[in-house]
Amino acid sequence: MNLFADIRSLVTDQLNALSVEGALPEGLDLSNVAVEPPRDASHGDMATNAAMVLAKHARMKPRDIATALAPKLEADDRVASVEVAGPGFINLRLDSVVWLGAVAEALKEGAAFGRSFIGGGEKVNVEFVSANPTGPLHVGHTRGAVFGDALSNLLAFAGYDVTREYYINDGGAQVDVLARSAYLRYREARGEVVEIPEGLYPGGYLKAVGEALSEEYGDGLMDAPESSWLPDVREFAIEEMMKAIRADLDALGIRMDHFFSERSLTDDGRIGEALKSLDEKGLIYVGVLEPPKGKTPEDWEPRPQTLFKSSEYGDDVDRPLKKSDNSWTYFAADIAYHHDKVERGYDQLIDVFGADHGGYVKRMKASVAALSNGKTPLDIKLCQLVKLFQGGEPFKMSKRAGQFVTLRDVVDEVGPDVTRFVMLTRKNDAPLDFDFVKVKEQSKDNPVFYVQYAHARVMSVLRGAAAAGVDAGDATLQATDLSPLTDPAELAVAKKLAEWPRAVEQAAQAHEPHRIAFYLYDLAAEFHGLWNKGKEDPSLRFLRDDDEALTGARIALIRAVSVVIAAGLGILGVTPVNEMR
RNA sequence: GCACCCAUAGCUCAGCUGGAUAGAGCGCUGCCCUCCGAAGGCAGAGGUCGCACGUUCGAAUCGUGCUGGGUGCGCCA
Repeated sequence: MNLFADIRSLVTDQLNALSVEGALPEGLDLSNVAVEPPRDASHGDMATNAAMVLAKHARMKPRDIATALAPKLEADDRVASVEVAGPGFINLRLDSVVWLGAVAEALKEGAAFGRSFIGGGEKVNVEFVSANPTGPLHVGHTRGAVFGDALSNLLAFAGYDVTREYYINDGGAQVDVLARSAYLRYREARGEVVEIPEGLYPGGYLKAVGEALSEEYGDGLMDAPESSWLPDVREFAIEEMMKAIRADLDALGIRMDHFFSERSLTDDGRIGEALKSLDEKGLIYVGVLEPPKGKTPEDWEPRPQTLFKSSEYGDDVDRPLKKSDNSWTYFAADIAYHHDKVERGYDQLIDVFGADHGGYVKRMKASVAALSNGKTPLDIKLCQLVKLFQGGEPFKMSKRAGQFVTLRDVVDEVGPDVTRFVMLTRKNDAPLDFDFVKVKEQSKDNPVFYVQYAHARVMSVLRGAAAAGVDAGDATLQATDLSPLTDPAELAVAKKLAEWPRAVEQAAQAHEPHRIAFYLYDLAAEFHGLWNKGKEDPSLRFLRDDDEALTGARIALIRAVSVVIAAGLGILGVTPVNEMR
């Protein structure tokens, strides 16, 4: 249960009661009424803006509304005190029993604490990674992969029915290039000395494909003309690449629910189907596009093309669906793909793109709006670049030589947990610096370490309790009387724990998993603060041989901290550690 | 030329969809600790939220126009 939502219900109920009594007009719009933790803790535990939001429509002064509402809120058991402040804020202080209730709930529900039903079982499709099957995943893909997976976890935790999907770009010229490159490696594997010409993929990862082809076909392809081997080699190479990509994702703990093949669209004529539905809406025509201003391609010539009227749905210009050779553009296939997603009955679509696809957002949204008659919302999350550093120095890589830092390089170097956490410590639309040295540092300025350390410390205390003969089993902790927890630092931790369900809901609604990482950092900070107090003042230590009741309550509190950290890390896809090494 | 993203402390970044005196870490200054409850603690200084108008009870947050940086701009995917 989200405590903030509960108190908001209290506020809106009492506002309605005031309407019934005639103290407020009827039919007020309460949708903007918010209950939030105030920025300044001296303003209390929660604050509501109700009086100010309603003042205009009610034709009353904010402070008058606030003064009328305050006593009604104060009458509630959960509310310890109420004050009207500033322009009309109502500041609430809650009884500590309420906060300790959150601790008890966390202990009782364990990993399920904070689970929400705001998703209402809505079907959401999250498409991410979708890298071309022409090579292994590199760093750039890693961020999108981690982001998409964490977002999926988050939405699932918030009550959505999530499908993780990967769109395989196995159509178009690039996969022919892949096939030719693999074929050369095949010849190499048969003993020929080959040189990879310009325009083909030079990457050494194709050697394994060449060898596999050699094993599969023997000499069988050596004298065959390209037209006869190309389809088979293409198929073979794509399959090998996808195996490698799946393994890369697996190294990060990512499992897709569905891989969707672009080629399945062309093969089944489904592009035509999708475009037909747009044509029926009068959104397809043949026309001539203006050349792009400023940077006109040298070989530009005006040409009539089949176009989609994306400008009717907010795009800047209409977009071509067919190339000059009359084959479909990538965009046409992408329309068909999104048509398919809409037809599959999702309530909501999310695409995770790299920043270099920013120019694609408007036309994609336009096409989904047109295909679904505006019924299926599409959110596109752009992940900005990852800049690599090594101890503060930019990490250079040579693209010409076909060498780039792969996802696997990163995971092998720092491990999947660190990779995932660090990638999520920045919001998706901000660039991210990733320093191979700093992310492994065991110090306070490394958030990965800081959060993990909090979890490990709790576990260490639990081990210490067990060694001292104190029963710290979950069943015991659930039954523990928490009322001995009275120190402000302890209550601060309890309040932070009570914010968890709200943090989940807000992060889910905003599609921003990084908020979970920042929440965990804050929670860890509260916990470390409490720990440090025990260092200076031994009476605040968790384990007290002179006070069994207090010890039990404190163990319960910090156990709840570890429960929430583990749950939060679970959303981020990071394994909580029990001890630091 | 146009579109999208970004701009917050010296540095790296949060800022909860419009709330109160804008926060954290690093760095800096000053104390304390160096006891494995180790991989530090407490306090302090530090801000024209890029600039200018506008919207309203109220703007870092919304709108418009600039400035500066990134990305992209038919027949690549």
